[in-house]
Amino acid sequence: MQGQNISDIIEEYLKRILADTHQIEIKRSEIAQLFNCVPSQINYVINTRFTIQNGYIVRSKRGGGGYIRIAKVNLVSDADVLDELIAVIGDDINSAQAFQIIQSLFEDGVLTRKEANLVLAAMDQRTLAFEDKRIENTVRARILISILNRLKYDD
Amino acid sequence: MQGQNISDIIEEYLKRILADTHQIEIKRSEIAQLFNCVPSQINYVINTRFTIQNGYIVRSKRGGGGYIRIAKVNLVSDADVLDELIAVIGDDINSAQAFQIIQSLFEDGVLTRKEANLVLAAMDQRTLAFEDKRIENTVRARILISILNRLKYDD
DNA sequence: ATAATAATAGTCAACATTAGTCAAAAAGTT
DNA sequence: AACTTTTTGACTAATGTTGACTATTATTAT
Repeated sequence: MQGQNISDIIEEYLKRILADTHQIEIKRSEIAQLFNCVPSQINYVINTRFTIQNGYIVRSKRGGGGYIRIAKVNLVSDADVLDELIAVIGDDINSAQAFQIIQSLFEDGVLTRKEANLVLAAMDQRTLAFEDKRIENTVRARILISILNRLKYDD
Repeated sequence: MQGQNISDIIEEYLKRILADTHQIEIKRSEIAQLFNCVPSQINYVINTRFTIQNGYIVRSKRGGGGYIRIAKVNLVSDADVLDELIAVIGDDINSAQAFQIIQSLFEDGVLTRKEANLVLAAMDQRTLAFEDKRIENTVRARILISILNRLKYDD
């Protein structure tokens, strides 16, 4: 019952395919035409919904026969991906990005739903609301990295 | 029977729908138009009448296709106990006290071992690492309260 | 080989479309 | 009168859409 905008619809379309195949290769202009939007909207969808935080790796090629390839990756089982993720987090991370990472961990089965919800509660915007936004994002990054480390070494 | 002000009427309208469906998704401007009030009045109604204390959680999205989603949640049986804990915590709590609370919740079976460890990782001294101890304890209190609030309902 | 041309995808900023915040004004209560 | 709650609207923030311009790669012509 959600998703009245084109971006959500394109996202859903791509993820439905990815549920089966783990990887897809598209032509930007074809997808744009299919959904009756400008080609750059495909970039917007990819940049907001198919990031490494979401558990996706995207590669593309321009020129004749160009393509955009989207692959679903498993976050914690793949050490390289995890390192990349930690690098992306760096010293600060906002609420939306943290949410995406936790959701990815849930989808990969690393966290149960309840575990994910508790972690999200700890990092929520309202929870960490500081005078200074930068401090909020810094603390969130520290919490998230602490959680990821905890998950690495397991109980 | 409530008073006749607009806020009460909007509240009643939304809660009547929620009695059937468990969750609704509205467009702020549409509801405002329906009741002939300014959009921000919808925020007022939500903030005063659809809080977690009342058993509701609210999520929203801005931009094209934006929405406000209100869900009725089932409060768990020990929700009032959690409320008491929240009252005791107040504005700040140190690391040791927080540990004791989490341990109690583990012993009572409210949290699994893994859940408890994740929560502790989020609130750990090294994780929060503030220069000012008072600020650290304030942040820890906010995190712990947020988690306790989350524990008041399932999924 | 090299240069020109065609065929792709990427970037960025302006504009559009929502919801959120905050504080003053108005209305209601005690 | 003093205090609380509700109403209002100007301003802010977040998200989505569009198109002109740029960058890269492949193909074709010289």
